[in-house]
Amino acid sequence: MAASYSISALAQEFNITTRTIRHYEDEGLLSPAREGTNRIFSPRDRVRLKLALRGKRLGFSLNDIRELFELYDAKDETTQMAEFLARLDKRRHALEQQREDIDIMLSEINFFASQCQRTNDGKT
Amino acid sequence: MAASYSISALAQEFNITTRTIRHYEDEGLLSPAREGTNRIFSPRDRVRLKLALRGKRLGFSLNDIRELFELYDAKDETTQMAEFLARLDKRRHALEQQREDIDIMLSEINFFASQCQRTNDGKT
DNA sequence: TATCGTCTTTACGCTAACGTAAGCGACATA
DNA sequence: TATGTCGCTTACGTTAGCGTAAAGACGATA
Repeated sequence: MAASYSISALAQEFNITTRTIRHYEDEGLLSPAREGTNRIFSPRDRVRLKLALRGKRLGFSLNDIRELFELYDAKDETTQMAEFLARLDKRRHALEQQREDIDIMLSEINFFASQCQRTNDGKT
Repeated sequence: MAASYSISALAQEFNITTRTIRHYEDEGLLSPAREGTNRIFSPRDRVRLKLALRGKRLGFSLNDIRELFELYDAKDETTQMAEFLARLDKRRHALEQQREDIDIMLSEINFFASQCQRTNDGKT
């Protein structure tokens, strides 16, 4: 049978609080099964959480993330698919812009760092 | 003589509101000159704004950005320099993590997109 | 039986990053 | 002189993303 996870197990694994996980459920990002009142997370829930956290690191709002999940779930219905693809394309553009930003910042950082090192060497 | 910019000129150029620019001044990211009560922005201010917006796109807080500006301004004082370099290194790590996230998401997007295209082709 | 430890819900609190009036000054144009 | 455009300040409002009690249920252990 498939693995399952408690709320605290996931919290620990991803280094977040249980509050965060419950909040994500409230926002419709997760919908764990229940055993009585207790939440039981499936591997699928785990993947969703992972994706959500990745999205968050990239600056997406919980709303954005939820919408993408919903579209992905409904992507079989042809009507939705066009929109899904359009959204993906928007995301792609945003991500590529972000890559550019990162590359610029990284090269600036490297430039500053080497500049500082030199100054430092001069003084030692 | 060097160029100067009005608040609305910068707002228009970067597609933000004047409110945002004033807010950034309140937060210590910008310190434009004044002509009477009116703000006069120098090329240096413009660069700072650009950097700030880039930082924001990457998910840095205005506070983070201000601190980096301050450290950079004071980077000659040797004491500060070590800290500046340490911060740069932190940023670098964060940015590299972000790059990884982006690459993963981009490849996932590409996978989904091609998958959808195929399904779509099948139906047409 | 008392006390942990882990889970639950409800609900108010808080910060960041602006939005959005409200009310006023300065200047140009009709 | 009125109307419009651009700028200013002060200040309350708003949203997102949780933090943080508070109070209780349940199983395990001493």
